[in-house]
Amino acid sequence: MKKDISDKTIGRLSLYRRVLYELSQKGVRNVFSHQLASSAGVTPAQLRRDLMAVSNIGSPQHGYNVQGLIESISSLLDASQPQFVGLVGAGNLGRAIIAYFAGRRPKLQIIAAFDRDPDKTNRLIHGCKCYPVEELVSVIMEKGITIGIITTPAEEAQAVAELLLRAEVKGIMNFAPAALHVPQGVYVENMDMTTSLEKLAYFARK
Amino acid sequence: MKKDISDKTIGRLSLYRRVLYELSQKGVRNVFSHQLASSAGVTPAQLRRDLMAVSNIGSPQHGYNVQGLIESISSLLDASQPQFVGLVGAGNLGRAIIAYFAGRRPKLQIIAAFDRDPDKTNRLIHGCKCYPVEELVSVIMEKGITIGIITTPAEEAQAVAELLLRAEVKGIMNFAPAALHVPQGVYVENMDMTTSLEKLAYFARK
DNA sequence: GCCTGTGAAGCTATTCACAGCT
DNA sequence: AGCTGTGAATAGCTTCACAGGC
Repeated sequence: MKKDISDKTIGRLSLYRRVLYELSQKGVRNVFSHQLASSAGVTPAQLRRDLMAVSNIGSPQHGYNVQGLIESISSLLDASQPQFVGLVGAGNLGRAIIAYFAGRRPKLQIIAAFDRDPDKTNRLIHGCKCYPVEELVSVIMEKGITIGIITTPAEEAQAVAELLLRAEVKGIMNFAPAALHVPQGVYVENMDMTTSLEKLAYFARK
Repeated sequence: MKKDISDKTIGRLSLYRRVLYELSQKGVRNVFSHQLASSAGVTPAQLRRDLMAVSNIGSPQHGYNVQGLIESISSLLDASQPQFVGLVGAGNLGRAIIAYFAGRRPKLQIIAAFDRDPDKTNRLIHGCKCYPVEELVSVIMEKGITIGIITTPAEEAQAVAELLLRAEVKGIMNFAPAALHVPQGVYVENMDMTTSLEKLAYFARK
């Protein structure tokens, strides 16, 4: 694609877009970098730097056009084809995440869940079918799923990741408190609540 | 306390400790930096650099003593007194998080939940009492809670954060897709699943 | 020989500061 | 005057590479 945009910049662009949606719904048509930056919790310089990645043109008089900027960011962030997501581990957390994303973005949907426990499989979870984990590779490949979410206990995370890799998943969101070993080219986003809470505890008393 | 340790280092120390616990349970007594680093998914140089913060002494022949290192990291990360956590927003995600942390660390427990919905309040959620949000400030102050977790919808997140600040909470883990505005000295850890998933989608097709 | 601890180098990310535009 | 876009400066983080120890 374009000239490499950093991880962090992509994350913030997603954030800016969300703020822009809110502004747009309030009827705001134009916004200055300092306003948008403050809503997003970043510095104006950071915002302008990030926007260089989407090279939308702001004007010194009116700032940025809200709708135009949403479209520019979207054309970078959104795929032309929908991207499908599979979730492994339909425990409390897994089910909550399915519910969280259910019916949000049509371009980015969790369309299959997997679990080892036969009590959980072959049922619908917030509209999403849960398959036995033995069918993981075949279901993921058939449905064209490219993103996996792991919400299993830590002990199983690496084994599940390997199944996902065998099914040629390209990105993994990992909620298990375990470091995943994956080959280059597969992107892993760790959502480690245990570590985050410990960090928080440390800085909260600092 | 000591001479400032960075955010990222603290997070990795928590990770190393977890890996060390596993090694310890397998009966491993000593470990070299390259082994521990590989289990944690970092480079050996990074690991050694991070360990400078706890200034434990490794020996060239035996590497690090597993138990000793766990203790050194713990004396940095753990408070002498238990630290209590309150969670606001007892929906699917909130309840899953309560379950996730239930009965893990005695020093770091979620001891109160809050919700606006009277159907959810005054009940136990995985052993944790749920109070009406009107009682938030008083309950948090009485119980000495210093860390808040926000699992409300985005629209309510800032208002909830302000209640938590009024109750003198020092750290907030924010699951709501909204940028929180807090005064200096309060530490916020954003766990923004929407942004993370969009990042993942971007890099998965890169 | 092979490890640790660490100064120094290299790299990435953020912020500054200002030219250019209206 | 006040904004954007961006080169240059700064700060922060990671990796290199090697001295020192057994």
